[in-house]
Amino acid sequence: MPELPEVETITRQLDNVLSGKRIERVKVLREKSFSGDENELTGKKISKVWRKSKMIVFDFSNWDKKMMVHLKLTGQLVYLSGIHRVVGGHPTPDWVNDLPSNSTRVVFDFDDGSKLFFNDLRVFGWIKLLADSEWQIAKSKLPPDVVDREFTLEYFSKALLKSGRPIKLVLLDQSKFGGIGNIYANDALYLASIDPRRKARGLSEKEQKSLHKSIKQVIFLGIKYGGASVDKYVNAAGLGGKYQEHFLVYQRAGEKCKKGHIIKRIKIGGRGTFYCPECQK
DNA sequence: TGATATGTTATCTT
DNA sequence: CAAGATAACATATC
Repeated sequence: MPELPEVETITRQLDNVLSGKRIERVKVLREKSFSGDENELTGKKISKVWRKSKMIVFDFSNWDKKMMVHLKLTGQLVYLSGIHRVVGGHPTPDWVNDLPSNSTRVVFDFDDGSKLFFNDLRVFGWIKLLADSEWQIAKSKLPPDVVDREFTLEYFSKALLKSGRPIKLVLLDQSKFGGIGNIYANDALYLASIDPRRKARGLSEKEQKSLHKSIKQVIFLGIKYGGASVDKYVNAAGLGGKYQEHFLVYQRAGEKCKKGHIIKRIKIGGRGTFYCPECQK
């Protein structure tokens, strides 16, 4: 379940290996995973790979379109050049197995023989081609990411005041600010000692400040940590190991929190939510 | 077999 | 119109 830190990490790695590379051809194995005409990409040279929210954006030399990738729940990107691999996104055995696999949806061939695989087990993710003008319009409507400079405490507080929904749902609302997924929403609330069911509007100024800081903290830690799982020669033993090591509460129901209390699992808005009833009030 | 899980958005309700 | 609630997508796993 790639979130902003994983997307940021794979984006950096891909920018390193793909910038300047020319696409020889694109094979779409699953119609739903690609919108636009993939043949337009033939011969185009990638100039930059970057991230906005949880989207990965590809810029090209002398071409006004952008290619956008969203990994959603189970998307992953695997770049293969000989035995060298750059992997990112949802961790599955495809990180180390031969490709294409049966979850491979799109394959990019580059002129130097290297390849990029877009795998996506559940097909929620997508790749699309957008004209630069369309992208500019779409981008102007997007809220700031939680790692952007515009995501200030003032901006955050204002957004919270508008909603009477549980704070956790507001954190996950991508139309308010981009980039917080379930893992980091749960962990940020734990760090800030706030019960996920609290009404967003009901947080004190002190709590708003603490939560704002906690969000940045967990995302930053995630980015730092996500860097460890890619761009190296991977083997089966290395797969998945570090992915869950430092979750504070996420997916740890029944286990002890940092202070020794039992972490509980509940549902908020139909989604799994983890918190410590002792530490979070 | 059927419930569950999952991020995001489209689409209803209120 | 806005905020909130809910369905929808696909599929593996329990």
